[in-house]
Amino acid sequence: MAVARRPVTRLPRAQRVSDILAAARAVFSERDYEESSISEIAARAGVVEGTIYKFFAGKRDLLHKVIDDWYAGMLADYQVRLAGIEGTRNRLRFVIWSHLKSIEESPGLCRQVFNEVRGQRDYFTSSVHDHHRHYTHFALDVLREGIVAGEVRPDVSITLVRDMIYGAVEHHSLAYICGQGSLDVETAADQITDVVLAGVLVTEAESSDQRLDRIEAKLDRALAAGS
Amino acid sequence: MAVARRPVTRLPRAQRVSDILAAARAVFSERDYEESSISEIAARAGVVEGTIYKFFAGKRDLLHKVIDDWYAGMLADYQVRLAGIEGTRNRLRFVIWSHLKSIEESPGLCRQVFNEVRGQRDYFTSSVHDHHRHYTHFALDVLREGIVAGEVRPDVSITLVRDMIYGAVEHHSLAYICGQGSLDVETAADQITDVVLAGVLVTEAESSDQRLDRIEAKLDRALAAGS
DNA sequence: GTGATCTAAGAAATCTCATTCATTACGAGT
DNA sequence: ACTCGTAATGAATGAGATTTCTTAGATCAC
Repeated sequence: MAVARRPVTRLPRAQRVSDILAAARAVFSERDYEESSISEIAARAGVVEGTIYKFFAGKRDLLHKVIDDWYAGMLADYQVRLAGIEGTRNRLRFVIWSHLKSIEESPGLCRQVFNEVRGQRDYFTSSVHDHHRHYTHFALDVLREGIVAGEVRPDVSITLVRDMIYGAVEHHSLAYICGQGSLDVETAADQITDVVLAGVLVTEAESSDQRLDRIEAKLDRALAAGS
Repeated sequence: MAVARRPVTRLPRAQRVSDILAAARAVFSERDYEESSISEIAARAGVVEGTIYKFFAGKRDLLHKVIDDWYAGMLADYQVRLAGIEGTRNRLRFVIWSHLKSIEESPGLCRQVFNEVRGQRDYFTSSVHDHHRHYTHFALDVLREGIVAGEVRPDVSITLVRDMIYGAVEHHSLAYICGQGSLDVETAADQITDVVLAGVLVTEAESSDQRLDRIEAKLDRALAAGS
C-alpha cells in the first residue's frame, strides 16, 4: 500500500540552506538549546529532519552557522558607522552602545552565544570566535587611538579594558536576556562610558596642581610685596 | 533463574546524598553538561541510575545542588576574611582577587555556572541566584563604604560598577575556563582594581575647587589691599 | 527474636530526541 | 524521452534521561 508522501519540491541549495537557517534562527531565538528540537526547525523550514543533515553536520553546527550568519550581518555596517564618529569618548560610547543595542534586538541569540557557544571547549578554534575577535577589535582600536592622542593612559592593559567593557555590558544585560526586566540602552551606555573613560583617561591632576602651585606662589609673593 | 544482583548496602540518607553530590561535582567539573551522564555519576557514586532520582529531581536539579553546595562553602569564610581588610582599595582588590581565585581553583564548575545555570530562564528564581546575590553583595558594600568615606564618587551606579567588576573578571578568565591558556590571578587583580578604582574615585576636582576658592579669596584680599 | 512495615536500591522498561540510512523521485543535461 | 546525480523523504537506530516495578535491608512494636 503506497503511503501518502508529501509532494517533493526541489529548491536551489542556497535557498534551502537559507530557509533552514531562518527557521533555526527563529527556534534558537525563542527556546533554550536543549529545548530546541531539530524536528521543530525542520517543520518550520518545510522540510523533514533528515534534510537538515544534508546541509549541516548536526544541531550544534547548525547553531554555529546561525550565529555566524548573525555576526556577519552585524559586522557589515559596524565598521562603516564607527568611521563616521570622532573623538575618543564618542567612539568608545558607540562601541558600548552598539553591543547593548544588539543585545536589545536579539536577546535570544545572545543567550545562545553566552550559554552554548562561548565557554565550550572548542570555542577558541571556532568561526564564531573569529567573528567575535573582529567585533571586539574595534574597541581595541579606539583605545589605541586614544593612547596615541595622549588622552588614554598608556600603562593600562587595553585587552583588560576591552574585557571590562564587554563584561560590564553583558552582566548588566543578564536579566533582560533571561526575559526578566527591561534594558535602558542609552542610560547604560552613558554610565558604562563614564566609568570606563574615567578609569583610563590621563589624569589632569599633575598639570593642574603645578599650575595652581605656580599661581599660589605668585600670589604669596604679591601679598608679601603688598604688605 | 535468579540474576546475580549486586549486594545492597543501605546508607543513611545524608551519606548517600553527599556521595552522589561528590560524584556529580567531579563529573560536572571535568565534562560539559551535555556530556556528563547520569550513568557515569551513578557509577562513580557506587549506585545505580534510578537511585539518583530518589534524591534529585533530575540532571539539572543535581547540577543546581552541586553549585549550591559549592557556593555555600565559598561564602562561609569570605565574609570573615573581608572583615579583616581595611581601606577601599584593599577591600575592593580582595573582592576581585577572591573571584579570580575561585575561578582558578574550580574552572570546571565556573564553566557550568556560566554556561548552564546563569542565562537559563529560571535563573532569577533559583537558589543559585540567591547565593550569587550574597556573593556579590560584598562588592556593593565595599563601594557604599567608599562613598560614605568620601573616596568614591556618589554619582556612579554601584550596581553597574559591580557588573563591571564581575564582567571584567569573567571575560578575562574565559580562555582559562575553556582550558586554553593560563590565569595570572595577582596581575589581573591589580590591573582590574587599578582601572575600576580610577574610574570611581573622587577626582581631585573638588579639592582644586577648594584651592581655587582659597586663592580667589587671597586675590580679593590682594586687590582690596592694593586699591 | 519475630513479623510488619517502610523505603533504599536495583533493574529494566519507556520515552524523547539526535543522527543515520536506504529509498524515492525531481529536474537538468543529453 | 531517457539517464543520472542528488535533494528529499521517512523510518530505523541508538544514546541517554526518566519512570516504574520489584526486591530486600533496616527499624520498630511486641
